[in-house]
Amino acid sequence: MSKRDYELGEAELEVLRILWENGPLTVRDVLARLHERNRKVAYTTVLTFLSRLEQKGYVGSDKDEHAYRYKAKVSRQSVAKSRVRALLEQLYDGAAGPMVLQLIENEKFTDDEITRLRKLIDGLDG
Amino acid sequence: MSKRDYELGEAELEVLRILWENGPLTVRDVLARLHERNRKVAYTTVLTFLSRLEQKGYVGSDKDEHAYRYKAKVSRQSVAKSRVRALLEQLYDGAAGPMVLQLIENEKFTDDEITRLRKLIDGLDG
DNA sequence: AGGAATCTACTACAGTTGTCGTAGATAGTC
DNA sequence: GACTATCTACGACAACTGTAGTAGATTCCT
Repeated sequence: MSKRDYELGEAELEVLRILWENGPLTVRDVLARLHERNRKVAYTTVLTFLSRLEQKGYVGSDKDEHAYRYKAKVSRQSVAKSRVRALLEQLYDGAAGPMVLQLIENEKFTDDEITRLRKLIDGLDG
Repeated sequence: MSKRDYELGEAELEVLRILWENGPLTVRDVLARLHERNRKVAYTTVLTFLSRLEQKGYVGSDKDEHAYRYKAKVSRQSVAKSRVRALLEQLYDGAAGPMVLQLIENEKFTDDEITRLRKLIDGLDG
């Protein structure tokens, strides 16, 4: 188990997402955003999430006026990338091809995305 | 929280993968496969994993000769699909486009896969 | 039959995560 | 300055997960 690198729980990730979408926020701000999304949790619960995220290095905080203001220290992209990588290993034996194929078959895309996809693919070594 | 549907832990998923790759197996068989992969766990640990997977409905078992033989009851595809879906929601706001784009930019593909991708994309509504 | 090996059923325990409550420190109000 | 609203720090607790030991049942070997 040698420090199975601290993962992000679902609730923690949700909080992190809120920080990505809205700049640095206080505990109360995050609480408000969560309530908007019908996530009814207590103030101290949010505090716990933010504290743990900070301990894990995902967010940082600065004392601003009276309350601490938290902001993400890792980008959405980097988290997304490592998550996708893990999923790739766990369910596709690391082969990206099948995963993309599956995505294209099962999900919807806008015309715009399709155009960009085409361009990207035409740029590949194939 | 009304049964936050039981997820699969990493270790459990690894066992499930072994069942997907090799047919129905006994506890001892699974243990052997795990050891081959340098996953040193005890016999009873594997038993626990299989029992929990069964409780969660992911595998089924039949008494074969002396020992139970376990086999997956859900396909790799279905698990993969729901996992991808979750990831999509959690990190890409449900937008498959960006996720595919990211995959194409960061991962490697074989020529074959690229050809198939092109075909698939040309078949899209774009 | 008697002992050894194997299997399954239970129980246990620590670490992570989701959720809070309480209490002490701060700040704002009248 | 006293009262009230906020904040943060700690501690707690249950569920889930990874990991394993023990005990009782079953099977096998000689």
